[in-house]
Amino acid sequence: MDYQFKQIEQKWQKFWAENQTFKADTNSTKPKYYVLDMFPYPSGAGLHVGHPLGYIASDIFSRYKRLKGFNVLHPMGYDSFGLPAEQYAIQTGQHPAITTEANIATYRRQLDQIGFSFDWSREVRTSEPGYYKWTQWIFMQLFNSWYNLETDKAEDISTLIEKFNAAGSADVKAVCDEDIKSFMPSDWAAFSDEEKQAELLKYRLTYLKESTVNWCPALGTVLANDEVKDGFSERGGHPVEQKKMMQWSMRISAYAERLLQGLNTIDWPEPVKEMQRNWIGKSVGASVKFPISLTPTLSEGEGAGSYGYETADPLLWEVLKTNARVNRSHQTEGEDALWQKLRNSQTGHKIRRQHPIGTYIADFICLNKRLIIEVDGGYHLENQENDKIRTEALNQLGFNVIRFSNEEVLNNINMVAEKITSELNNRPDSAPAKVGNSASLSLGEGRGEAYIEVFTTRVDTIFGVSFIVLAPEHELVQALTTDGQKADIENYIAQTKKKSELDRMADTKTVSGAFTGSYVINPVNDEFVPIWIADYVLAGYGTGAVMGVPSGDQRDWLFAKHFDLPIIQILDTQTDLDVEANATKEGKYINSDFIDNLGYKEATSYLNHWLEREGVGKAKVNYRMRDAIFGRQRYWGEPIPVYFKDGLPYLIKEEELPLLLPEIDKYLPTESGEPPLGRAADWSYEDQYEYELSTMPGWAGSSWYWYRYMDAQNNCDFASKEAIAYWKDVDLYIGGSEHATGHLLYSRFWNKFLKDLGYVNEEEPFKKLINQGMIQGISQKINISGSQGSTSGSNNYRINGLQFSFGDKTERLIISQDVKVSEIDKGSDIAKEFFKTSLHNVDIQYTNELTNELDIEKYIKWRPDYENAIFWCSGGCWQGGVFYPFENSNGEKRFFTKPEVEKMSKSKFNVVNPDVLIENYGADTLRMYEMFLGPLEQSKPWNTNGIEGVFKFLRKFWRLFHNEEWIFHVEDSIPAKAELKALHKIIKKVQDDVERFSFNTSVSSFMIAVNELTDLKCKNRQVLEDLVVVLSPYAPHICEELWSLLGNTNLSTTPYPKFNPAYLEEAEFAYPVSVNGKMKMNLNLSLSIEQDEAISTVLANEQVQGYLNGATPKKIVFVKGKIVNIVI
RNA sequence: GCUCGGAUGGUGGAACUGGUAGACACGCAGGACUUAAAAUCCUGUGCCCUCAACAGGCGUGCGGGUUCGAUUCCCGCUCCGAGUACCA
Repeated sequence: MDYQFKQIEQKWQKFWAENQTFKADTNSTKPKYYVLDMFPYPSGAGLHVGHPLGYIASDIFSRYKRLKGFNVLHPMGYDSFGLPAEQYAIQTGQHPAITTEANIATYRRQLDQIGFSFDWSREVRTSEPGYYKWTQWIFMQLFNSWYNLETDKAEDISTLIEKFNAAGSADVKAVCDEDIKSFMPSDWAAFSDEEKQAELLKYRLTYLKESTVNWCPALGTVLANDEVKDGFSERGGHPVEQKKMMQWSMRISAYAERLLQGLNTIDWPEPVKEMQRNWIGKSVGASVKFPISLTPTLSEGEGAGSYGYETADPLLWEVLKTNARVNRSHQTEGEDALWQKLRNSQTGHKIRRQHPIGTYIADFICLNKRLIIEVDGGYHLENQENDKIRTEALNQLGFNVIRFSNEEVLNNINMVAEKITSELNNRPDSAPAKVGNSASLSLGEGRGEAYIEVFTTRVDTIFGVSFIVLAPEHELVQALTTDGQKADIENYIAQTKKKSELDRMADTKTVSGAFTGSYVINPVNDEFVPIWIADYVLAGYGTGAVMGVPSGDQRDWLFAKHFDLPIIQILDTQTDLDVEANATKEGKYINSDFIDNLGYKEATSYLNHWLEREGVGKAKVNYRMRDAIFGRQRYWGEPIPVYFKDGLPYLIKEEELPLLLPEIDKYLPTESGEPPLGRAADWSYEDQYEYELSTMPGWAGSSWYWYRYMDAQNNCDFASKEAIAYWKDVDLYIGGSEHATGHLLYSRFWNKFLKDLGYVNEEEPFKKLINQGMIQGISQKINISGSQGSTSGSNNYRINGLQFSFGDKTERLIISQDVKVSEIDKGSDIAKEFFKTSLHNVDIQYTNELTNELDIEKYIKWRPDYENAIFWCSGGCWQGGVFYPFENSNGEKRFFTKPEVEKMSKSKFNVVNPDVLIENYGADTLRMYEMFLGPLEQSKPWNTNGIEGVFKFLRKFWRLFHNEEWIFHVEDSIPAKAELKALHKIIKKVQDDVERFSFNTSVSSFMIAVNELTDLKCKNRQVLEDLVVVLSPYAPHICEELWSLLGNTNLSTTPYPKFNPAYLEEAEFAYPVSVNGKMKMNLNLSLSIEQDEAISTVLANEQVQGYLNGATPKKIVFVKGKIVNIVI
């Protein structure tokens, strides 16, 4: 019989199902191997040819491993909670469970007909109560845990309570909220239960927090960062806005470092690891506190005539600052000498030098004591007069002035210092409490001063700071804004808000910002630094404030240039600072006071210590990764097992799990805007407490599912201890790279957490990961523009002399690719509008794959709303069945689309369904063809060009076992040497290829082997039997059939044939002989001969002599078994 | 901008640690079988020169380098794809 794939495939699929051939042993002495596919979301569209690519690869690998003697776990299931089913429910009223069930049936049918060796007894569905019971259970464990930084792992909340009981909050080192309370054990004991719960919530690994979220009004839900693309929802493309909401969050940030370090221990594709590293975003630097130096909110009255705390006149700031800088670098000898006595609080008081006060610059000042110390040159009478005026002015500002002459200082420095010290000691503290409305400012510990904390990775550049920038949303902005700057700031904030609403992608090059009117003091040199706001600083990262160092950072440089702020060179290697910033770490520091002449490393470490000693900063590691929001205002997800009592969340009891998803009448938010669960009737805990109304996000169920497969039917645990101990982790995980920062990161997080609590044993869940490439589709595109009814009145315009008139009836215009703007009458606004539009896809079923011609009549039948539309393509326009060719076209009256390769997706109307191919060629052909397309990891557009070749190969293979009349026929002869050689070549090739996941190359090799054996007219049973085993992972159905025709059983666990290198050994080798590296000829030589003999044989050869043409070779290279190269 | 991939015939791709570039397949051309077509089989097929053969020249995105020898290693660029985006 000819190769009857349909019968064969049905027969064996039925056999496998009935015999549970691929059920993994729970009790096995064999080594385990766990092969996992990323389980699919069962969408209504069913599988397309892209989906099975990874499944086929993993199936080949699983079948291969079984032949190699492993106990293989290869399961499949469904990530069956999700948005599409819910959207469908909203539209049709059909319960998502019903839709999901139907979709799963389709998936199962499609998966079955490809012949996968899944152990279906372990199937999981995340939307089944038996499964999500355990998702909820894990949530409860997270709620009941906190992250102890001392042990560097998650612990039960009870250990935290013990610490509170024993020593209060003092020696707790935890990952927690920022607003935790400081308390003594006695305080803790005195707390009410509510207070305790409220405090504990700040430590729990899953917690409630008011956070700014990506709110999508159209979907009525919150989206994770990775679900938002360019301000629109990834699914559906609806606008997304920022909104503050009370949300459940997961403290994944506690695991940032472990998630980062773990990447070094796993065999994953570098790009995925890199993406996770970027996502975690570790930066090592320092946090620095810049004390705030102004009382901006001081009212007229309070501040009249004096600067309540300390400041320069803002208007004169720039002048003063420049002067101060100049003065400092041109200090008189006396000033310099005195500074050496006063600096670093040697007097017991903090003294600043060259400090702007009002409209003056004081030589030295102690702000606390309101004392100014001046050193006079004293040689001119005019100067003395000026000094007098100056003193009076400073007195008016509330400062006292003592003066010393240059001589006094130089001749008797100690006496001067003593005088100053005693003067300071005798003066009362002028309390910094005068910091006006400082209630809204957060107060620095112990110093009584407000400060702005910044994070920097270049603390070494701190002497180059010439401004501080806050995010416009920074909590201190209001308080810091002076009356004079209020309009500017408010204006700017309004502008920023508008900008984020519009297009955040927009220009990153335009410099913008506004000055608050306030200053901070740079702690390393006591200089005044103006505080600005700008939207390039993000509220969510670090402290929402940065120090601007224009000489070292291009963004800061642009900002400084734009607003005319100083650019201070800080390294001697920095050049061209008037052209651009120079971020070098080379060279020695200059203009940097106590780190002058140091190099980068020493300076950084010195500064870190200095800052810490001074109490104004310290070395710090910062992570970009934020805690993950864990809640959706949606119906079709896991209910969160929490109820509220007096506004505080409490877990339901463990034995009450699962908390079932209640029935509701409509899948929409309630009238009052609450999530759909708010509609559920009588849904409350113990009939009195409100349940949490949001459900878990899509990634909840997929963050631990690989453990459920280990023991899918277990009712007492998410998986038994024994199963977890045996299967440990996933040895091979195959899936798309689109999950790099979502699923793969969250899964690692939950895995580490479960390990901390002792439920699982491995630190990392997926040892080896492979990303299959995307199979792309070929879309057919046209341009669509003008929305329904958007054109009004009568418009006339021409296209290459063709006159068109559109009245009110014109609803839509469709323009194909390739029409140039110049071909349209430019006067028309409509024309301009058309070309603004984006490409739209037409369903590929209406186009001809080869010619790209669109069957426009059929297309319009499918989209009747386009009935009155005008279609344009490169050759002309089409409307109402008439084609108007352009004047300069070749007059061909056909409508062409523009083909484009992109992601295969239902929304792009370019999907190719595998069912058709299986119908025509069978599953074995599909399996082999998908592998034959190219390397697994590579993305490639789908085409069926080569599928015939693969099908022909299988027929040829089938034929090896049959005679001319298609009757099964093999011979029990002794295999010929050539036959064994062909066989062992493929035995080796396939095991090498499979181990390195190079499936495409082994398909080619199978073809070569079958071609060789066909040429040899091989009918040998022994050879063909082995060949069947080797091919069976790739084409299991045909192999099972032949295996049984050969009289055998249990193909799937037959040992893989043993490779014998002896069969490949050759006595001779046709050495390629090249002259100067260019291959000229082949020469047969025995493989046993060595260099000398080989060279003389080669030189004796007539043909070689011909190439030499009488010349004497300079050198002859001989590599045994490889090559002969003659150098002339 | 940054990070990571990639670029080989008409097409998909092969060449694993530097050693015969283009395996295998598609497509195309010619032939056999057939009344004809499909299917099947055979032959050829990187480009250039040549009627053809022999022989030769050029060839792995571009320009250099290392080497007896480079698709492979190094330096510098171009283009394409993916991810990320003011991350301090």
